[in-house]
Amino acid sequence: MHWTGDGSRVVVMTQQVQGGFSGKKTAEIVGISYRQLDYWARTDLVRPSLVDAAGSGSRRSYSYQDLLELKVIKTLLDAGIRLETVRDIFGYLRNELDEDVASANLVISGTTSVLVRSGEEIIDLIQGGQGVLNVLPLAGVKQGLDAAIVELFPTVEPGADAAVGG
Amino acid sequence: MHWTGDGSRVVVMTQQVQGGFSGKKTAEIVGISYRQLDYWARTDLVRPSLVDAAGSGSRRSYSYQDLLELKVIKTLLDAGIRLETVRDIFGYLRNELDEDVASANLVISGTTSVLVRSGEEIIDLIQGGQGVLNVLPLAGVKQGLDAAIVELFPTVEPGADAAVGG
DNA sequence: CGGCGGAACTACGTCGATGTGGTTGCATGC
DNA sequence: GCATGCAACCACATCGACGTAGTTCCGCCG
Repeated sequence: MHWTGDGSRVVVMTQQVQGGFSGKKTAEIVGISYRQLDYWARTDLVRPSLVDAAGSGSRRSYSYQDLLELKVIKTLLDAGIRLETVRDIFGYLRNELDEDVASANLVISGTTSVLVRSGEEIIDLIQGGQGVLNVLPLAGVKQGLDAAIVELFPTVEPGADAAVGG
Repeated sequence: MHWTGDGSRVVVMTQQVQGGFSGKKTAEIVGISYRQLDYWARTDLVRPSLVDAAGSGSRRSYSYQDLLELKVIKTLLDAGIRLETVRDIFGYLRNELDEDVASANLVISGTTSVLVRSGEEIIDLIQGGQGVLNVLPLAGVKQGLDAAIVELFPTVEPGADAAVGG
């Protein structure tokens, strides 16, 4: 737990090292407005998986996985994809995002999405599908996220292994 | 030109064979609402290249190229891409769409877009770019468009060579 | 030449995705 | 334990992309 010995320093650490990012920091790191983050939480797109809001005055707490998901969403929005489509995609995808996302590509065709590794698979999909394929290399997303974390809040390690036992 | 001998039949042909599609038919073929077509014309996304509107009561006339462009746009919208992004893309792309579009892929990265043929080129783009790539095989778009034309209005040949001399 | 049909035009409403501004309410500093 | 700050909450306002309804006008037909 947290000892009362050190006081303030310990509190700061427990907030960040636990993997908990406040709403404001989350928005800052991901590169979206707080209003967007708030709206997305209320409309069930991305809820903070550590601590959800419980009325006025409470504080949301986002995990590193949440940040990754949010950054993917922001990247899709920057690519000009509608939020409604993003909602459909993540409804289907949320389960599989926990995997080792390091070197996979997120491929979206219409409302269905897949995780693909080899480039040749992607070519097959392009030949076969008659709609639009959206391809997003997740490695770049993770890199950008980690870079933003260490730049804005150097005190917290970006990886999931930052959750440390005392 | 058109002989008065046959009457109504001839008039119908002169409207369609010239390559001119009315607003209503265009919307029907492309699969969008007339209101969308109208809105897009007013806001300068796709204007009818044969005859533009000239006040109330006039008639727009769209070319086959226009239909192709509209169908590409509709496909992008169906893929969940925002109209604003489509606007940016076509601002840059309009010149190059006249080419033989049969077996090319439209690749969009952010706000810039390219026409690509080989699949390997696409893989290179995926490896290099750190954003989202939107890939659209134009052959399928043209196929779907032609199919819709012959299904809805069998009297007119879909290709650009349908413009026939007497 | 006067009615008629269809398509362009206009006005207004709507809906999603926020921005702005103000209010409430924990949680801590003092 | 009270003031204070920050963050969640709420009530609007906005803006793009249309939908709906009604009006205007051109072209044809009798």
